[in-house]
Amino acid sequence: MFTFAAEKYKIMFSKACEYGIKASIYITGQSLHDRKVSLKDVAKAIESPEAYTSKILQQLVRNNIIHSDKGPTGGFSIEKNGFEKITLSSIVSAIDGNALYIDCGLGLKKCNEKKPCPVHNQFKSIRENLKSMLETTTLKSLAMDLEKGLTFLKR
Amino acid sequence: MFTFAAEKYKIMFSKACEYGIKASIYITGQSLHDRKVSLKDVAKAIESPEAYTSKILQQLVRNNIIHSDKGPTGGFSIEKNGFEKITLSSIVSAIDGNALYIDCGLGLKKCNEKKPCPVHNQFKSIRENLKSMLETTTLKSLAMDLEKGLTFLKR
DNA sequence: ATAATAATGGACAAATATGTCCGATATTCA
DNA sequence: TGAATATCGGACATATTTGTCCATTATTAT
Ligand code: FES
Ligand code: FES
Repeated sequence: MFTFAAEKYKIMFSKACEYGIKASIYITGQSLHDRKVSLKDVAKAIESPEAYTSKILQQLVRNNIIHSDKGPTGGFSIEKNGFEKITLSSIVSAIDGNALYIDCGLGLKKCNEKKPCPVHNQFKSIRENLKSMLETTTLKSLAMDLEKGLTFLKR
Repeated sequence: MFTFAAEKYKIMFSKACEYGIKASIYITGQSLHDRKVSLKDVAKAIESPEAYTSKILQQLVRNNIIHSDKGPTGGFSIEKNGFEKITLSSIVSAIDGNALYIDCGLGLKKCNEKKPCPVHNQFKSIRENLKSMLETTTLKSLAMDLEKGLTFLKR
């Protein structure tokens, strides 16, 4: 029989983006203690495939979200003054792009007030909630909850 | 260079689900006037690939969301008394499954209050909004807006 | 200088989602 | 009964996303 995405379609974020978010939170937590972390550390902390994670971290580096140093003593880190500025939104845009902000929920060319798709109004409010949530949630706050043991990166 | 989903990752719904929603709205509109529609009609109305759309309609038939008749004078339709009962939620579950309702936003095994992922609390509220929107939006209301020319299935 | 270490970048491979083709099945009507 | 019509279902094809491999580059310490 023909099988659908059914029972497994990934909403919201791509897998790459999920890894990106988790990695960023982990790196932030370590950077709070001035510790650089290696790719291996990250992959272990978030239970992600190492090589794939490498690609994602590179992408975050290119977007100036995280910092990297080569060689022994090298690794990934986040500038102390970036913590409070970096939001989930930055990470999502860097990895999944901003389809979330501009695309139509039903796949029409772009979301368009003038010629709205059938679910436009319903979507608009959800999307705005999501957008503002992403824009106001900082890496620092997420990393601190994690350190307090309130949240978990793996399970 | 390695390229990411970036700039095109599809949030919320799979393409199949988008087609399913649009098709259902179109069929509802026609059923309001007691008109059955053929696969060809549907594909034209929502600008979707015909054969793929066929699979999606079959899936909706299997889930008792739409009705189909074979042979000449056949086609797809929706029972009149189903209009107000069928919500976006039924369609989404039929095609994309209910990952939306139970999965973790960061890909942990399942969303879990006891061991929440770092974005659990932020997600929970968004997800509840989305869920209730999907559960309260009926095909009938969407089809009626469409008929009034307030919304569009293609653009 | 050289060896060891860690990120980088390109090419490749596997998995999943999307899309196509075509014969089989059921129904209508002449 | 038989031809025409429309959905159904299986196999196949393509595209995208996810994941892997390995050689290169930069940095550190010996
Ligand atoms: S037009 Fe579809 S979401 Fe705005
Ligand atoms: S545990 Fe991740 S969303 Fe609930």
